[in-house]
Amino acid sequence: MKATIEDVARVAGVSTATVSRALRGLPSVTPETREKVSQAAASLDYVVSPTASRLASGKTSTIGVIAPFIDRWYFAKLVSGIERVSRSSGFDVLIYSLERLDERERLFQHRLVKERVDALLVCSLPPSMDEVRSLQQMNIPVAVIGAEVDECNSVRIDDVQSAKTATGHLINMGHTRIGLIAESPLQPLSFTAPRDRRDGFLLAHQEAGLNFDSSLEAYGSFTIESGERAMGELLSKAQPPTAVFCESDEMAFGAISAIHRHGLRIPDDISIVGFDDHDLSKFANLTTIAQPVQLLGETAAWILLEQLKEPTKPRTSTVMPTQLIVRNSTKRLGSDRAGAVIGAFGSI
Amino acid sequence: MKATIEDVARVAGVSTATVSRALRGLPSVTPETREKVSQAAASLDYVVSPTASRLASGKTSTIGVIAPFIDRWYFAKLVSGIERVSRSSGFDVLIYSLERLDERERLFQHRLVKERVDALLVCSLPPSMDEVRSLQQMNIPVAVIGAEVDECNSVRIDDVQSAKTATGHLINMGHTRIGLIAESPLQPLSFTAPRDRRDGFLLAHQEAGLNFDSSLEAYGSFTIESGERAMGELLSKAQPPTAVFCESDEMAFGAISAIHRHGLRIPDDISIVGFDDHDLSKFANLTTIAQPVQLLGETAAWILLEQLKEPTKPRTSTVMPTQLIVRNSTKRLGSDRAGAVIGAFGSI
DNA sequence: TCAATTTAAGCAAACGCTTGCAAAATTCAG
DNA sequence: CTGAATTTTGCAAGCGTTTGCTTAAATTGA
Repeated sequence: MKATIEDVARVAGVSTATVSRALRGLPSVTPETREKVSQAAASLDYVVSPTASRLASGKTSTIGVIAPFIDRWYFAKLVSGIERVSRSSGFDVLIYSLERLDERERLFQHRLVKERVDALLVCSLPPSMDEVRSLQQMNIPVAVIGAEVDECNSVRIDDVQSAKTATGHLINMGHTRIGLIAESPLQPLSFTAPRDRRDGFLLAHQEAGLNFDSSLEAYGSFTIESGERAMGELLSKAQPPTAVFCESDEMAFGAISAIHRHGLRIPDDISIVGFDDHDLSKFANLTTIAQPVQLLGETAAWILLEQLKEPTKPRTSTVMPTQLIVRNSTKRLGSDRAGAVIGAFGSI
Repeated sequence: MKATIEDVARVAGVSTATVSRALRGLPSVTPETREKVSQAAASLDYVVSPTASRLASGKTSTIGVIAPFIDRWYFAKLVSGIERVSRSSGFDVLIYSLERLDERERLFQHRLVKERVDALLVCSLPPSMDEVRSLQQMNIPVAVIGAEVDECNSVRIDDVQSAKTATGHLINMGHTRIGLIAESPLQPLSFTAPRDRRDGFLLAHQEAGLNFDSSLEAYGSFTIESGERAMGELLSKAQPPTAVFCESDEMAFGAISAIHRHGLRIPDDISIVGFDDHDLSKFANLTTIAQPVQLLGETAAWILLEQLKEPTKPRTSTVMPTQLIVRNSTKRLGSDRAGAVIGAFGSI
């Protein structure tokens, strides 16, 4: 029923070795032979068995993606970018949505992974040094997205600088009591981006000679709900902030919701700046830091593919630019706002 | 360096056949032997090579997911559900994000797919009869999510009924000029859900003895932007609708934005109902139809896994329940609204 | 024209597992 | 106890490629 390489060889009148080489475009094949083989393959509707090919060659033509929450905006975008460039290079992409680190460790160490993928893309949660070593031993290239890791390729943004810019924007607008909605330090997963963003936030204060009142820090977990809760806490303070920097747009959405629930208005009573430039942020009129998420994924995949083609390629560390997008969720402290906001998402 | 089944066999003092059977928990192995083998395997840090196993057995332990836009909320949630249950059964999941149908057809027909996956999950875009046949011939089970397809498993919601309920809600509130933001009939991909939702919308009118003014229909493409554009058109009519049903929450978000941009208020001037119950809808205070997206994915994966275990299992067609969630984006026509809306997302 | 190179093609041994069938060991019935 | 039935194990033939090595053919240089 299904044609094998032997069938092709027979029809083309050559050996299977030649078929294999011809079909893969290897150099040592005459144009005529190659043509003959192609014809034979086409006539038999032949397609190589990736499985057999994998066993024989040890290459899987697959790249693995490890990401914590693939249903979240950020990770979904990332995966989408990765998938696009991988597939266009003929690579399959295998998704590992691992929330628990022990699962990941198991995956890495038992070289389970070596049998399945040629290269690995790790999103946001940087691998430990042990894990990196383990991967190196198996000789599988790794790229980390959203974090910098020794001896790994990395593709990321400058979270410190970006957060500093965002906070600076608030400071420039005259705000001095600025709240921070950050990732909870209690949560078990050790993302580095939130930490960096917090650092940037503090740095902006420092450089402006401002003192950060640490009671103005509240914690969330990068979800809308948690952002709402955190903002609730901030609003219940004796002296609430006049502006808030949220480490993600989704938390910002929650914060906005809480603010309205408290009968306050944005940006009249409180300014908000987020981080990510979520698809909805434009419509929510949220001032934010835009990061090219899909592009991060595409770039990381591309780097890995290059490295597979040419194993001697040196590791790279790419930092992509971000951009402060000023919309209508922030205003100069004390200034009157000129009329009603046009183009706002909300106010249902 | 890495242990093979032969190493285990040697250490355990049995044949490779026995190791294979023991490790896979097949019945014809004594408990003692099994134990011996397990010990040996553990001591060698052995793990089977999926590749070799695939070649020998013809099973890939992988399920493929074909989805058009994996970075969209709906599909990301779906994939997340699929991934969870697949992985917990030891199956890998391979993502095919195919926007173009010809790519998909190629994938199906050249039995490329047979070599890669044991079963296939097709999201939203129902396969053609040719494609189904092709898959059947290769003997690979298929489940379709979000559409009903002959001779395939399907997991979906009742789009007609749900849309009818949503529209009915508007009608019950006294609205008679109801707009529809539907998927453009021009776009090349033939989703069935939008069509069904439109049917439900019309049906509700019909059953209420209402006439639908077809000039109140505008088109989008399930994105926020397109929803905004569509709503813009509706608002520019001489006599705009007093309520609008959007075929997705994301288009509803766009519509909301457009309405505010026009200086109108929701629900005072216009009522909006969406479809999906997007993560943000609760915060946007959007009345909508909730569908259990992640559960759809989980169920579909589960069905497929069952069918792989027991190939004689009959095909199933599952319809999951949806629910109208009334929030603050709809109100009775002509009634005064009691005070300001609490908990709204927007009004930045 | 002929040896020396270079290039193209073929041989056959992996790759690491699964599985049908046969053999051995065990259990059972009488 | 013994032969039959049953259970457990082993043998070895695949599964469909790739690739190192060898051989044959073509090209080159003198």
